Amino acid sequence: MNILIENLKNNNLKVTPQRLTIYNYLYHNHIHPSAETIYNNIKEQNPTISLATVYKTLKSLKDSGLIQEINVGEDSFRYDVQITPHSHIICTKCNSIIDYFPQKDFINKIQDKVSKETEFELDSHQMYFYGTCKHCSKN
Amino acid sequence: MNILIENLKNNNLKVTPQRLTIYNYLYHNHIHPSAETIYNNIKEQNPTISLATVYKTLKSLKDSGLIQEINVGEDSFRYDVQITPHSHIICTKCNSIIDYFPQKDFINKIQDKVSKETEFELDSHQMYFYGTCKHCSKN
DNA sequence: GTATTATATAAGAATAATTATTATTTAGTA
DNA sequence: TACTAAATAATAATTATTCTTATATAATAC
Repeated sequence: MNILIENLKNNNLKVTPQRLTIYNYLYHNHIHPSAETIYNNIKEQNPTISLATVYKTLKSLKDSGLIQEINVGEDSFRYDVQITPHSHIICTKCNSIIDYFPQKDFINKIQDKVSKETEFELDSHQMYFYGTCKHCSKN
Repeated sequence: MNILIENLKNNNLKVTPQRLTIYNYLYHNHIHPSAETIYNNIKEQNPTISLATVYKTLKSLKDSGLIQEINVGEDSFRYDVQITPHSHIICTKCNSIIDYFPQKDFINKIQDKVSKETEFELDSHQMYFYGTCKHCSKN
């Protein structure tokens, strides 16, 4: 069975065309789109969809842990189908966002250290790096 | 001279009562408040101030580098008078945010590594850790 | 100390992102 | 195939933030 359908079912989410379209879009476009961007890109193939449905669907997917919401400092959220722990590198020129997967033990070491020093029970983190991507550096 | 006034003057910001009130509030309350929180806490001593002025003042202070805007994943920004590079630890129970200052060479090492592997010219980063604070763990 | 000028403020309107409401439709199950 | 709970569409409402404009004020020159 399609992995997307399987994931939805495993999380007790009904498999609707809208949901599948949005999830599928995220699955194949790792550009960390905003709700607006997703809406603009899927409405051609799904002309009756509303932006509210996009938001609602993203919330469902997020609550089930199938996607994550990230917040790089813009005025809107971005969405990422990638849910294994990783960092985001943001180009402040073209606003593109790429994934970066640090070594696991590297992250654990940091988290343990912070946890010990702050007496927090830590369970997740977000790491954002800001700069200029290779392409923008050239121009 | 008062360090706050000095800082404003050094950045060509006129020293107005409203500005001083907001900057002073941040200077003495390291709770990483939102614009709304700041507004609510200063309007007693400054009853004619408007929320728009708070936003505008925060923008001026931020643009001058006197404060930083942080983004922990909520729907609004938080503000921090602390401008030396540091991380934020967020309690997901009580939403409190504390500062954490990692060792400088530690951060540099990460940033260099990421920069090399992603071919980005990096110039800043934000690191957020999420978990439960000591106080909330007890309850 | 006072006038000048550029900048800041106050008030409220405007905008943009997101959420809520409600009637209708539909997916999953019996 | 019918039933039921959940999802969708349309739109209204809400919230965070920015814009507009008239007025007020801080910094500077006189």
